[in-house]
Amino acid sequence: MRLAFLGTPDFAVSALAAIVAAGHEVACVYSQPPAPRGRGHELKSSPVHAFASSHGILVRTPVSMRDPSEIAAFAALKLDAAVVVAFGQILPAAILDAPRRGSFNVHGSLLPRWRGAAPIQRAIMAGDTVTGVQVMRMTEGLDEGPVLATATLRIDALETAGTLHDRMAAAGADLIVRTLADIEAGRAVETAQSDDGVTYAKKLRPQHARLDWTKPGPGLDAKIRGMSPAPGAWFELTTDRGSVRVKALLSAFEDQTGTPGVTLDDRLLVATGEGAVRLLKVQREGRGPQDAEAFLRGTPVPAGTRLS
RNA sequence: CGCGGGGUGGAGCAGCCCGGUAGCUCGUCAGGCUCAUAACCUGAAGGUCACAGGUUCAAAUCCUGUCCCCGCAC
Repeated sequence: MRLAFLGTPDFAVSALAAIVAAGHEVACVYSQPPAPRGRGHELKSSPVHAFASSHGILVRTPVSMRDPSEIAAFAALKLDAAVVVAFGQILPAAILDAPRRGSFNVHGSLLPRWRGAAPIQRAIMAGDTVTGVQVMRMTEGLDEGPVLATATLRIDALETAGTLHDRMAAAGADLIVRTLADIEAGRAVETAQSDDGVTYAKKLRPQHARLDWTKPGPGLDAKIRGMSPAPGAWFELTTDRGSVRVKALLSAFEDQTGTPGVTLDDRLLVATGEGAVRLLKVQREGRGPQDAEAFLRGTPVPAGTRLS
């Protein structure tokens, strides 16, 4: 089919790559415009932009898809369908309905649970044990369209947003290719979303990433894993050499009690408001991520240390 | 030119301010001890201290430039 692909981050690259590999004609890729980002404020193209460029695909980066001239240009592409994966802009009906067969989205949850921006992280943070990736037809509402295909994924006890993201990107890429084939063959079935069980996955705010050890352990464990590797739930550790900010990247709940925020052994078992959390992977500011074992070798944290 | 931290044997760190002997916790190898152990003891190998210049009798340490990694902010 003749397609347009709209996407921005890493997550979307897998889907684009799979679509290209499946032999579809990608007439144009849309992505968020390069902006001064990150350290040093260097101008960086989005991952999707970079991938498309390196594969010789036309890339457009309009500031707004609502611009009448963009809508006209989009319509002029004479598309069979559009695929949207984590694009980062709300699309008007004039865009969604322009392709002959409509526009389709790859979403990282079992809808209608976790509609919105951060479904992968929110599912883990909420302690969900099952999630999935779905392809839906896009409508004007936020992730409200009928679902065409589903792949379910288990969330295990040591899952992080990072590992789930990767598994989901792979599953989503596979799913969109199969669904496009179904659409092309006219055998795709659309099922309306349920009105029950609607939740919204609000974007993560870095200012909420600090750990509060007085909260219950299971929730802290889920928060640590749901925010790993980014933005990274963190706490402060005071050592002989001063105070450092430390991100917790992987953890496990343990049924032990003590004063919240105080370590129960010398291997980063931290007491919480309810139970305890063992930190398994950690990242000190200025350094890379490391296993607790490696971290402790250079920065010993004896039992009884108070974390904040 | 947004702010800041870091690059030291295989891993993780200290030493740098106040130049002059390569340190610590592990790992590896060899040997010992033990019924036994992520136990303990002894010994060994392994380093152009990111790179390039400069200052100096002498630079991991001071000065200048370059590359790479990371935290914050965005």
